[in-house]
Amino acid sequence: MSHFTAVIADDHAIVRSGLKAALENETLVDGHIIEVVAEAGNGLDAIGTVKQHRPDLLVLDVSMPMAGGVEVLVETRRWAPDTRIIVFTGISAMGKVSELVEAGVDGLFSKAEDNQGLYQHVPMILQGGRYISPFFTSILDNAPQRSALTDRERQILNLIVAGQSNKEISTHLGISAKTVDRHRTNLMQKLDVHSVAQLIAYSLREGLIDPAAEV
Amino acid sequence: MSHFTAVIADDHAIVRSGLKAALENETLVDGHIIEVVAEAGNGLDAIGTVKQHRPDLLVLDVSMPMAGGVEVLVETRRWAPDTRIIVFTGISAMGKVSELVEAGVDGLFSKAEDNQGLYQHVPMILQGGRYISPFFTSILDNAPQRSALTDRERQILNLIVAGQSNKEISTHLGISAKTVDRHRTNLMQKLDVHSVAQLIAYSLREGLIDPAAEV
DNA sequence: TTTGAAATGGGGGATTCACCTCATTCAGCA
DNA sequence: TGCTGAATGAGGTGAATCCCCCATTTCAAA
Repeated sequence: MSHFTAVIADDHAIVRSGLKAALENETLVDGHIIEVVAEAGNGLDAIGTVKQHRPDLLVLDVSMPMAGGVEVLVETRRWAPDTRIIVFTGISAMGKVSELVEAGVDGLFSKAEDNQGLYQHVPMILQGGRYISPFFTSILDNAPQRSALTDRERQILNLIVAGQSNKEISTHLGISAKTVDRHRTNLMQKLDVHSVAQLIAYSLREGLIDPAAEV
Repeated sequence: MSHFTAVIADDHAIVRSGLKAALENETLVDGHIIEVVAEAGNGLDAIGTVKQHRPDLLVLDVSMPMAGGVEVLVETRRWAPDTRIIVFTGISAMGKVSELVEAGVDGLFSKAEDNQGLYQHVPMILQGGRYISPFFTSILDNAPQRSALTDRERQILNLIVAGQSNKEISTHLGISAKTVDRHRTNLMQKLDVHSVAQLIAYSLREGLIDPAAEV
């Protein structure tokens, strides 16, 4: 029987309280005790809180104000390499799944899933294991090529979603409008869409781009 | 001291458990007791569950699969007129706020808010009161004209976001492509955007349209 | 009854998009 | 050392957008 500390980061207070209750529930197998020592409502707070508390466990949401889940994950790995990191996300960030796995997330759960998953797998994760919910494994298998966007393509996708025309993007990046056009064509081929509308809708729905990104 | 029944509808299990815990917490003022008799993970389930249980209180999320919060609200009003309805929503559905108020929601809370609001205002709502979080009142005051879209405009906005061209929309609705073009122009004027990209991004971000709507 | 908003549709024109082909540069890699 | 992928950019074409102009009909509110 051991005692673990945890930090929860989510921009919704009601989700934080739900996660806290689920984690601190005494019915965890093996008699583990988890204490939530701090909560954070945005990405920057989350990073600061992790640096301060260096918890055993960090529970993260992907989409948060100020800094996204991936950034918090990377920063946490730098400042608290022993902290186990699990991510809780909704369908709004499917495009981030492969990114999270590559960044070395220790656990990946869906918000739609039953809390049962937490009770079963968190102790194993705390002991060094890694768990990806079946909810996401199909995404990792089925669509590896879709998220294979280059940095430049992702950057231009952000500007397209921001509502900028090819000409505006070209002056913004200091390249020819024809090049932007080429990137746009490549993007639509890669993502298998046939109009700006579908491109934008798909990007926002799948969480492929960061709505608050600095471009 | 009275005993109330409640139904919770949200597509995220972790949110449901958080709400359930908050509602059933015994620290409610006036010694009220609330019992959560059922939960629903999508809009259709929510409607069925309400018809079956006719609870005193219905806690709703705006964005759910199968049927949105507004539809559930209207259906509930029809089948269980005495049920008090409170809506819990994130920033993703700001455009629905005025719609919810017009539909006669009894309580409106933000998911980002502290649970304190629940404890303070739910008993009052159960006794016939109505409460809109300050979080949303500014939206109602500042942007009344933006959401003043007509039914036809909203319908066409849905099809635009779905990626259909003017010609596709025209054949779909059995009207001229020129008329669709006119509606599109009106939409962009009303929403103060200058491209499809901005139109779509704005609509999705503000929750102005229903991503799962039947068109 | 008149006024106005909403929906319908046509003509026209400037601009932009979407998608071809073709070509160059440059970095990483077997 | 050649090869591949990424980024760059030109020329051209047909389609679609965006925004003016104009009009009619319907329907509800003043």
